[in-house]
Amino acid sequence: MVRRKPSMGRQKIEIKRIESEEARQVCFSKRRAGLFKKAIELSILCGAEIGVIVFSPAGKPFSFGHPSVDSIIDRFISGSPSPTTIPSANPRMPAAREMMVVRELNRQYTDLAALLETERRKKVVLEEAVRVMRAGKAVSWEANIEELGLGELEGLQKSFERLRMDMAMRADQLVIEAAHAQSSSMAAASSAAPPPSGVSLGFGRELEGSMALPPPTFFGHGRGLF
Amino acid sequence: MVRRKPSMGRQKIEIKRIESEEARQVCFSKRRAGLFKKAIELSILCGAEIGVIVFSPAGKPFSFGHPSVDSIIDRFISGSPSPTTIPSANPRMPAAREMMVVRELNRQYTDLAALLETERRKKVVLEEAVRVMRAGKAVSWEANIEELGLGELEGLQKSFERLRMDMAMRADQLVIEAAHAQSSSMAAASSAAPPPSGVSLGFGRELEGSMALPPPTFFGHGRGLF
DNA sequence: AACTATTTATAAGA
DNA sequence: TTCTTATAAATAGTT
Repeated sequence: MVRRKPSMGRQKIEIKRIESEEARQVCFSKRRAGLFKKAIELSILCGAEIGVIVFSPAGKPFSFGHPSVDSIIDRFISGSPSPTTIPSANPRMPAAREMMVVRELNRQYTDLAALLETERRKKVVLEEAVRVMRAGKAVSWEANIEELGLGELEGLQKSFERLRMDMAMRADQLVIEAAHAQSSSMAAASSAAPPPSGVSLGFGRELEGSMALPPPTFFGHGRGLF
Repeated sequence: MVRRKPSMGRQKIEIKRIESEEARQVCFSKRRAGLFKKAIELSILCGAEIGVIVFSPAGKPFSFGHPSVDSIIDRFISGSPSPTTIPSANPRMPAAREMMVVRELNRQYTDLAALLETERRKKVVLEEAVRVMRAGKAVSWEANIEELGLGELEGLQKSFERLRMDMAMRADQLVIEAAHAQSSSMAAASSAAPPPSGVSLGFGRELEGSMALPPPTFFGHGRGLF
């Protein structure tokens, strides 16, 4: 019985623009996640301050920052020689007050969205716990270990892992993309947390997609509000 | 000739601050290079605009940007100079746009808050279910899941890992295996010889030099907007 | 800085 | 988008 490879596995690729629009999008999602994860690990492992900003080919902004993107940008700008005043920036400057209001609202929104995501994750964990407990008709976990399916246990564990990552990420300013008109996706992440102490985290890959946020709308110049 | 392992190879590490100053520095250098490489690949493969700023634990700044860090920062903090404009708003009337943004944010905030409430309510039901099923109090479940702190969650997760291993070991009665089968089969001889003759693009360490910023100076003009 | 043994990240495919 | 699988890459611990 010749079991044929069910997959050709990862193939080597040349580092050049991916022509296929679809493939490019898929690759972008995966690598963006990978990049953020690496950034997070670096900041934790080495205590480095990092800021990463990515604009998808479609123009959606994604960012990650520890302690926060803003602080990183501030530090970078104030430390960089900038001969001319922001040249390519806005010719006009909207009332500072308005900007602050927008910013504040955006922050609240972001915090709420993050909270929601965490709550949802917790719910998933609870659901699985119920399922597992029923399966084992258990009263005591330890006494019924053998009756639990390996797969079930793993699933439960996986949920815990996600929850943990989620919580860990709240310690930073991880994050996401701004809203957009055509697509219905919008996501947000955490805001700075009181105890930015040593956290070990991974990366929540579905942070954005899994969030069936409120009705998609534009808030047009979504980017840059964080 | 039986070549004995000259190295224990890469070891798995926990993602937490590296205590050894030296090890931390080495790790920083390696991972910083890796992070920049990933960023470069992402920008090329997907045509994404990316900006990465890293401050070493010693405070030295490193950055990478495509097209440039400055342009990325600009784009990020100034909103969207992109073609995406609110169709229903007259771009010539900034004030109107700002107002719409505010209104939209308010609406989304409200929606989100409502959603959060709903989710919480559902969760409460699940919690109750768990509580009931747990008739004869089990291990650490008494703690309300949502009350768990990061540390506790981690401990819980470890328990699961141990639990899982126990199960795997007493496989006598259980049909195990499908779980993970990735660690054993990798003897596959590498196809031909992927000459380590360098990266396809040549992005590597040599970039390092150009990525490092010149000695920090300052100009504190903040970001002008916020 | 080099060198491996491993751990990770992913390209493909479903 | 998510999950799986096989393989390419990144990198921890050594020298």
